[in-house]
Amino acid sequence: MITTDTSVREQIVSTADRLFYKQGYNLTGINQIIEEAGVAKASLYYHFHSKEDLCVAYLKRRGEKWSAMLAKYIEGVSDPKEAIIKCFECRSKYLQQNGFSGCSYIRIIAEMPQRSAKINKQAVLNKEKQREFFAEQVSKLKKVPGNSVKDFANTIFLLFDGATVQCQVYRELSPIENALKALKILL
Amino acid sequence: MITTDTSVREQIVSTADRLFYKQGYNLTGINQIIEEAGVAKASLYYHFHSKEDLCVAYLKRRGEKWSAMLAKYIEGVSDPKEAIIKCFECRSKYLQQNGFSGCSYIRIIAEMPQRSAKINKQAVLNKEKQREFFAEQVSKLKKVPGNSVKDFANTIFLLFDGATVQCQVYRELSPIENALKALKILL
DNA sequence: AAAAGATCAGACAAACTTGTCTGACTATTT
DNA sequence: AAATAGTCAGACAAGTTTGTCTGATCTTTT
Repeated sequence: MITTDTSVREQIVSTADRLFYKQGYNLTGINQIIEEAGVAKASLYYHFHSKEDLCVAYLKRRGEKWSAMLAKYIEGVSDPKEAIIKCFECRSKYLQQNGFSGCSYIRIIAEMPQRSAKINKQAVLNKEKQREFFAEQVSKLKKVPGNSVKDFANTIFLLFDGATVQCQVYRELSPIENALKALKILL
Repeated sequence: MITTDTSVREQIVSTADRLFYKQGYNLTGINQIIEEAGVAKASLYYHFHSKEDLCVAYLKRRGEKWSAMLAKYIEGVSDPKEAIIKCFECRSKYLQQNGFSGCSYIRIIAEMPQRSAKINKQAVLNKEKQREFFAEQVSKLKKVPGNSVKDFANTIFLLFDGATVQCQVYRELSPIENALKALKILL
């Protein structure tokens, strides 16, 4: 049995997630969220103290969505080289499915230069998780190009973010293809 | 003799440039711009039909600023390898001087998912100019790593954008350092 | 049955948004 | 001297924003 709490809260977060990501944080009003979520304004402010808090929940949700998608995509893959490539391919699918809206953490920071501590923390946390994924895979490689594991993981991370934002700007997947080409030469 | 036209218009654009880049486009109101520029509202709308048009002028201005800074930075450098590295070093300086506000073109696109044609055009134009810079330098290299000139220029471009957005997110210059490390291995 | 928790619709406040318009004034050009 | 172009301060319109509050209603727990 689903308690009403979870259902209403969930409805709010999933609607905010969709709208913030599609329209941007600043261009999405509370009123639109409650309308499309089909909940009362008082309910939203019962669950979230402010729009800012809802934003943190949104970022968390985005991180979980991406992690789940990636985990499923590399399920059973033991070769680190393949896992890294698959991660980029997964990103390609993700961007395509989400209308080339880029990285939600980067975007929220681009939208709010006067970053609130809460939002900044969540965004950086999510980004670090991705860096750690690459570091873990690179540490499993037999031969690491260049100097160190850390450096090579950072290089991949740069290609990953570069490709993500360029896909957003150009609204096409070619930057991911470019990153894959670079990766295949490096690996 | 400076005509009043240039002076007022210039005052508007330079103030908009400063505020849009620092605070973000959506969080900067017309009223703040005219107040800080010291001009009347009617003057702003005399020179620019809308905030959107002012935004295009802002992007143009940003592009010119960056180009001028880069040109000065690589003045007299004939070695393409050195020019590429210097471009990244210049970016480091640029970000430091501008409070780690990232790339204005990427940011404006992050802020306005419903991209107006005018703004999108200017942003992509500016981005393409940067890609061409790398392509030109790479074409001058004696030995190009990987397959083609175009591919290698794109790889550098990915590292460049990746480093720029990561510097913005983390508010530090280490991503540029990481990109330089990667470059020195690749070149 | 009573208390506590969750939800509803919507009014309201106070502030802000872009853009228009008025009417006067100054500077430049013809 | 007359016409044109540029600038001024500020009121105004019509709409938006986040967040609060009211008061009723429903659900769950004690």
